[in-house]
Amino acid sequence: MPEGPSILIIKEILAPQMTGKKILSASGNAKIDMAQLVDKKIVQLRCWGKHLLISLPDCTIRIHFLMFGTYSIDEQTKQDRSLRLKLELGKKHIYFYTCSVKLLDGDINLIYDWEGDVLNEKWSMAKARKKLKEMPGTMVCDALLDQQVFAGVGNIIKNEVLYRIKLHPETRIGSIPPRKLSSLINEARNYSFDFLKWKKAFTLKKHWLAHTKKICSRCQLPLLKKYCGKTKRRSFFCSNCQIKYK
DNA sequence: TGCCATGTTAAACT
DNA sequence: GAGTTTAACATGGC
Repeated sequence: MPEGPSILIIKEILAPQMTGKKILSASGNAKIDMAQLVDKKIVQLRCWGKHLLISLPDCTIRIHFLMFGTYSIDEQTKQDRSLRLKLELGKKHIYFYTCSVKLLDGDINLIYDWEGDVLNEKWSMAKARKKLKEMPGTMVCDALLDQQVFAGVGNIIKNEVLYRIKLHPETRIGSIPPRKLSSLINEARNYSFDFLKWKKAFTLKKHWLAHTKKICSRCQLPLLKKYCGKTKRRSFFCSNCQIKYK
C-alpha cells in the first residue's frame, strides 16, 4: 500500500464513505485518545505524501500505513492485535490495520506543506529545486526518498524515475547538471501519476522497467542491484545507461 | 521454510 | 550532543 499514489487511491475510495459522517465509536489498539473522536463529524479526507488525513472539526487523524498497513470497510479482515483503529460511522465500519495512527491538533495547513507533495495540485518544482540546492552532498537516491523534498515518493518510484532519466542513483545532487535536475524533479511527479494510473488498472508491476528487473530494456545488459546511499534501500540500475556525474 | 520488502520511528549504540 | 546502527512493527510473496 505504501507509496503516495496508493494512499491517494485509498483516500479516493474512503472519502465518499466517510465525509460528513459522525463517528459513533472509535476503538483499536492505537495509542491515541479514542474518546476524543466520538461524536465528532468527519469534515474532510486528504492526503499528503504517504499520510492519510481524516479531519474532524478540531483535530486530524493521521494514518501512516508504514510497510504493511491495510484497511477494510465493514468487514473485519484481520486479527484484533493488528487492528489499530476502528471507526463506526452509522452503519459503516472502517478498519485500519498495522499502521501508525496519530492525532494532530488544530489546522493541518500549518503542519503540511502541500507544495512538497508530488501528487498535489500545489506541487512546486521551484520549491523542490530550492530544497535540493541546499543538499549538494546528498546522493540522489536518498534525496528522492526524502519526504521533505518529494513527499509521496517511495523506493519503486525512486528506481523508475532514475532509470527513466538515465541517472545513476549514487550521483550527488550538487553534480547534477541543471537540465538533468529539472528532469529529475519533473519525472518525480510525472512517474507518480503513471504509477497512480497503472495501480488503478492493476498493471503497475507490468510497467516496471528497473525495480526488481534483471535486464536493461534499453541496452540488454544486466541491471545492478545495490543497497545505495544513507537510506540503504534497494536500487536497481543500469551502469551503462545511467550516468554518474562527478 | 526462511528471507526479504512499496516505511518510519525510537532506542541503543559510537 | 551529534551521527549512525539496530530493533520494532507485522504481513505476504517468492
